[in-house]
Amino acid sequence: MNSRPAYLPAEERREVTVETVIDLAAEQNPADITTGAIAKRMGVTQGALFRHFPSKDAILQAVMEWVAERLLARIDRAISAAASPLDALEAVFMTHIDFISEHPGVPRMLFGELQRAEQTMAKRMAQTLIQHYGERLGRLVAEGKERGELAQALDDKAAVTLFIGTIQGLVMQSLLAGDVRRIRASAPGTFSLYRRAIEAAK
Amino acid sequence: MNSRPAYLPAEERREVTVETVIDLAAEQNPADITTGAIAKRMGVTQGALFRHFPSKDAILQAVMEWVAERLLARIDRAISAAASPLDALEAVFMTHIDFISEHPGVPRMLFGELQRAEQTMAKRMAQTLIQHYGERLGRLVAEGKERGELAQALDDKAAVTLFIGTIQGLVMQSLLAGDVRRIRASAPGTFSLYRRAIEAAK
DNA sequence: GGCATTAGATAGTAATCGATTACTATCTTT
DNA sequence: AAAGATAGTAATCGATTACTATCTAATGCC
Repeated sequence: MNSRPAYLPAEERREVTVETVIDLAAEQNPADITTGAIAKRMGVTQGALFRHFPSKDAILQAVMEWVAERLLARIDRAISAAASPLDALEAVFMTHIDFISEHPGVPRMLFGELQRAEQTMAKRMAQTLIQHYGERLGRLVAEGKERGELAQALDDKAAVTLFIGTIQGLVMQSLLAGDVRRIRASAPGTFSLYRRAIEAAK
Repeated sequence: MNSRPAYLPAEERREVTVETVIDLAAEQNPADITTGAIAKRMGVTQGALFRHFPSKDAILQAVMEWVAERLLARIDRAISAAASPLDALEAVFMTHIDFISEHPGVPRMLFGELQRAEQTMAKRMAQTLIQHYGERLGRLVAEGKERGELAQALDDKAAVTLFIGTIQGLVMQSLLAGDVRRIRASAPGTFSLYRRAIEAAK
């Protein structure tokens, strides 16, 4: 009769914690995810979390690290598998949408961190992630113009901003509908609009 | 020698409260704007707020009402002054950007309310605002297609989603740069990209 | 099989939040 | 000028928060 959960090695417990936070962020406002709520979902007491993390911000920091690693890795894979810059942009777009579909809490946490007033470590990591993401997009746009795939007059920065905004729009739509899975269905149509905006005239 | 502020009539005090919240939202995370912070900025004690509002949510509700009234009114004015649907879309876009420039806290509060888990009145009003906004955009897109200004194959919903996303992208960019005023400068370039996406082939 | 290590439980703390209360200052009306 | 109505203060409440000190028991190692 032991209701206590089996012990987990520290590294594994950290991993589970991060995934739990991302799960919770899909259901409630990331801003008011408490350490108590995280622990409860894990079947563990609240104080136990502080055996593995020195502070709440350290948890959020680990979440951002988790997101940055996985998202950028998948995006880089998509880019290198693509035949052309424009093809790569579409692959990145769909990869990102897939990632959001699997982890609906991620964009909410990212935006939530960016909203913060104080310069926490987690916020800094969120900024860095988006910066790296933007750099990759910028390179693809530049290459696309060199190859004549994209319009020569295209404003690189505007193209990157619009790319991110296009995804943001889909996220907001899913936030309004309360249905996250559906963005996968509307993603291709939305991207083809974006493509039309940046493509070279035929 | 009276350091106490002069009394304000109730209606005026409510108005000042709303504007104070919007001001604060431009500087800090809307999620952790406390009633104490609002009162402090107003030069009034925290308890005084509850003479005019029954709860904190009632304050946020008043803020959403304020936003909805002003934003939609300005947008309707922009639409009726436009010569064509495509012209109207551009006018709405720039009007919205102007509004955000004047009140940088607004998009943050809107997104913050949408993030909420509970169905507060303030959240419901935010949803209604965006819904009405989307309907106006949808009508413009439909008219634009009828008049041959926009591409016939255009997906109406995708066009609306991309419109909102385009603005969201600019907002996120300003959130990263920490410079809200600059979005006014980059707005025209970004909109011309959007226009390229929806315009009929020439 | 005994023992050090450590994950987790238990039971707190101090700070902060929204909200309420009793009281007071100001304004308005007649 | 008195009196009622309204606006605001100051203090405080209960709830919740992140975080911590101390105790218990499971785990791995020899």
